[in-house]
Amino acid sequence: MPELQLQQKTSYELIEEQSRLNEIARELKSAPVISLDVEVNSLDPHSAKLLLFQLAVPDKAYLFDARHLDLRPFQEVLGDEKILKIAQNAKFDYGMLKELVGIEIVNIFDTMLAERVLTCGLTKLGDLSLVSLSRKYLGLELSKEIRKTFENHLRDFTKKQLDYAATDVLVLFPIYEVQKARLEKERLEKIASLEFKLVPVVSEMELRGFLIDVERWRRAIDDYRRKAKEVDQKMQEELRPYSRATQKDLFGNHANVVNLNSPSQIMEAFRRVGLDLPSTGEEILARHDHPLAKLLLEYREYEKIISAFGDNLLAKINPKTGRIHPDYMQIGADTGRFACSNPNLQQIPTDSLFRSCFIASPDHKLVVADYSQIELRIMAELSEDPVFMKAFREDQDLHALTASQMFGIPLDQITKERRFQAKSINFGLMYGRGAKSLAAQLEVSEEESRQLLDKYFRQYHRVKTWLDSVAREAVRRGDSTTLGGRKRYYEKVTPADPNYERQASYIERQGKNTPIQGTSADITKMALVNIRQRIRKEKLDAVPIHTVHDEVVVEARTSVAERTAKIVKEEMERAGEELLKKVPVKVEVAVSDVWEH
DNA sequence: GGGCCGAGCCAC
DNA sequence: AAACGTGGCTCGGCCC
Repeated sequence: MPELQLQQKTSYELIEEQSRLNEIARELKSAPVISLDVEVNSLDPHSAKLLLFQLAVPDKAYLFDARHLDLRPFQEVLGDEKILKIAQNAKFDYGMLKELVGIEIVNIFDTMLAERVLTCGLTKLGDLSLVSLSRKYLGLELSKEIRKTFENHLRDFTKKQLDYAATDVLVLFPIYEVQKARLEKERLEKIASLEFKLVPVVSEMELRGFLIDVERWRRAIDDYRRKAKEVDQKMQEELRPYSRATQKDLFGNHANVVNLNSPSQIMEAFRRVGLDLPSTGEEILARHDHPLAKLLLEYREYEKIISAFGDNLLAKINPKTGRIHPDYMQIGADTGRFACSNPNLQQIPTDSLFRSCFIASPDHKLVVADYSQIELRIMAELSEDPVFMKAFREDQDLHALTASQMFGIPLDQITKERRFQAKSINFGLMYGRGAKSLAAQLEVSEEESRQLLDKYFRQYHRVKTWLDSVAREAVRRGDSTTLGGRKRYYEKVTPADPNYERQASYIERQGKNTPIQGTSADITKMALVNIRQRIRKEKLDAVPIHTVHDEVVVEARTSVAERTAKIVKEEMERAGEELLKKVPVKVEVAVSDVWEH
């Protein structure tokens, strides 16, 4: 079989004439399935040049010299809902074709996403490359060396380059065939289909990017820089008497005694002062009522923001667009959640000092919408706990209600502390949290913490049985499932394994959390797909530009912002109600000039 | 000078 | 330091 593929891969045609391109564009309209790929001289669609565009049917590849040809005739084929388009990491090709040609692909099968869906939890991201997939499914060793040579775009393409380009599209067919069968066998077609429909949303999210108020951001960071410096100097002075190092620099300034960013140096310096710590983590420092511990915590708070978000964020502004264009990894987490990087806009501090620096384009507004307590609602739905379900149906303050029922106190007499304890349990349970760790957070004894959990489970009996059941099943079956039909697989563990207890309890915690977190991801993804569809149907000037797990940010022209907000709310709730039948879904939406709720 | 890792910490 | 799920980023510190 691999030999046969090798034979087939060399069947290609290089097209340099527009008339021939037009002819093929007409012919391909009757093809049920095609594969596609692009070769470009840059990964940034805003500055890249399209060099080669590849299309294929199972036995032949067409290589179009994109430097000299008008690819727009392919709009009809690529935009045809009846023709399936196979691509590896389709987000990339979609973005390039949209930005550089103005073509939008519909009906996508992405071999990379398919593989991620099929092996979720078992594979590393590197295993998703076309090289890995070809090896796994075809026993074929691809070489990616040639790709780099596409940078020189003035010369004729070499035979090696053309072979490479043809192979890249031809291998997609046999890979697709096997993946398709496996998706059906594992009942993963539905979730894979959702992921495929999400590709254009994610690609457009990256293309559009987010506008930053640079001056405002600089002021916020400078403010933190000043504060950090003050604390740093204070600490150096406090620690200097205990240090042997007393050097001064050329200007007579004292050298720093300790690098506050180095945990090992901190540990050593603190020990000399008589502050002997097992670690310099936040928890430990907070527990010690020592002025130096307090100062260090303050320093870390400032330093973290400065280093992680300061100039580095501004450095990510694209010179061509003046905006931030992060990379969204569509199935970044094994639960199905997105991941975001370069920069990770999913970890911008919630403080409005920072979020308000993310702004709408001129003449635009931001529609910011998020689900209210979606994960707890999912836990209520999945566990079918009657008390939990009733609380959501009556739109009650769930944490206060939990406290009221646990402690037998009327709702209006719940103290902040009681509510906090109840809230900690509500959230903690979704992570598989135990009595010991709960005791640490609540600063009570392990025995008291155990009693709190007992009280909780007496009220929410079904929550306990559900959690125990999914935990057990995760270990026994080796997978977890979400309401959207997503699966997460776990490495097999056996009682014979010396680490069995530790591994099994880890899988148990993941088994409790994955159906909840994963279903939340399913819902947000369904919403994003439907929001885009509605926006296009009504021809609104609006586009999703960001998502943070249970939150969606859409940039809309001011004139249609209110209408967009209505659609976003409707579609998010509809997506939620598609999967949650026993519990209502609540979405809060705001229209604003900046990223805030 | 680059790659890797753990510590620490931001988000949900 | 470990304790409760999912990520990414920066740093120091180590390696080659």
